Amino acid sequence: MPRKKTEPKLEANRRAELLRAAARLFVEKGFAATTTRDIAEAVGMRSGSPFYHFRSKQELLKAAMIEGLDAGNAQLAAAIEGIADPEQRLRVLVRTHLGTLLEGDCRSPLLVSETRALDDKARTEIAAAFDRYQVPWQETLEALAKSGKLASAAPPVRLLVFGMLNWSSHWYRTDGALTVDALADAAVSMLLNTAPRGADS
Amino acid sequence: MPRKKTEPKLEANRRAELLRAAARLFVEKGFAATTTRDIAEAVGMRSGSPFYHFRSKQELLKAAMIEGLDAGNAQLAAAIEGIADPEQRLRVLVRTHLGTLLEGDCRSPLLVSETRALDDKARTEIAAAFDRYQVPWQETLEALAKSGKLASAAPPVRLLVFGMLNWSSHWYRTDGALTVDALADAAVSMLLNTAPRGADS
DNA sequence: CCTACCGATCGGTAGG
DNA sequence: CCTACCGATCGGTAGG
Repeated sequence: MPRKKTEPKLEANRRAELLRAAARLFVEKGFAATTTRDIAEAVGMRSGSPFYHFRSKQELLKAAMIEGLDAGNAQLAAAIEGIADPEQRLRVLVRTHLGTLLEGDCRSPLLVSETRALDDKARTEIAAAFDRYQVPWQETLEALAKSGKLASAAPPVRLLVFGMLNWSSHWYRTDGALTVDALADAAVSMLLNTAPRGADS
Repeated sequence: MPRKKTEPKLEANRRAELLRAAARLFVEKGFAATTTRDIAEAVGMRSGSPFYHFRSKQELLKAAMIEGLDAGNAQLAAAIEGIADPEQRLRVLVRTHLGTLLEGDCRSPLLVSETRALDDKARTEIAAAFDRYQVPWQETLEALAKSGKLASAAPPVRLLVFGMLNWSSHWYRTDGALTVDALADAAVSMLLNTAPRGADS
């Protein structure tokens, strides 16, 4: 019995390829400046073909964001698994998050600003994915506040922390002198207001 | 002697109006998603008329960014004039900057991400305007580090601070419970790792 | 600064 | 998933 012409597994792969290409291009050029033709070309398709997998360009953004955030969330969970000390947990969260932002190829958390192109329903679903992503952060910040290493873990603190980290995508250069490790260290030091680790070696 | 039909002063006003409208729309909808027709309509012009004042849409973004940043810079200078204590200076810088971002109608610092639509020459000029804007910040951070209130004033610290503040434009709601004053306070407290001011009243 | 317009591009679709 | 295509929109310009 010969193989069927279209294997279901391949179709799922094509979908995932489209999502990765879309996420990367949306981050690089922005949602509005990225054409569906750009995305098609990035995965070797013709201009109309992405619409076989996704109903619209918006749908592509929505799926890229939600699936990217949940994947990042799984990475966070795996990274802090078994780490009890809150300061160490924070270090790992920060380093993992910066890795996703600066070294990954999906970088979904950076697409928040592009959700303005979506309707309310999509934005609500994306907000829920963001909420899930923030859970381990809030827990860690509260533990640090309880142990006195952080002055406050009130709601704006978490958001300020994300800002501090996410904004680095606007200025960080992979080819510069500052490594991602050193940046993670600088961020944690700023938060806890302690000397950066490199300072005493 | 009757008035001339076109007064030179009015023409400069129209240019300024276009810049303000462009900056606001670019922040709200993004550069690519904002049409020159949107901008024209916002100031009561017809679709082709903005091109009487600016050569291209890119030119409009460039001018909005540079003039906006320099105006913001002048505001910062005026606000910290005569304040000697570095902690107080930081408080004023943060509050003034957040005012520009969240309460102003130009909000130019938020347009960094849109400069990807410009050519290298324009980006270089905008980078210079950003450098000017950052001078008072770096001086203040260094003074704080010298007095021991801040663990480090190394270059990434300033950038992390800007990230912390600028990112708030993605989540801050003018109609929420958190005032800009309280947000400024939370940010300064996080930086110095001291209890927020509201905590002891 | 307006009128009238152009060429190019874009998201999306029909039909296979 | 491709071919062929459409309607709409957009940045920009000529001429006044």
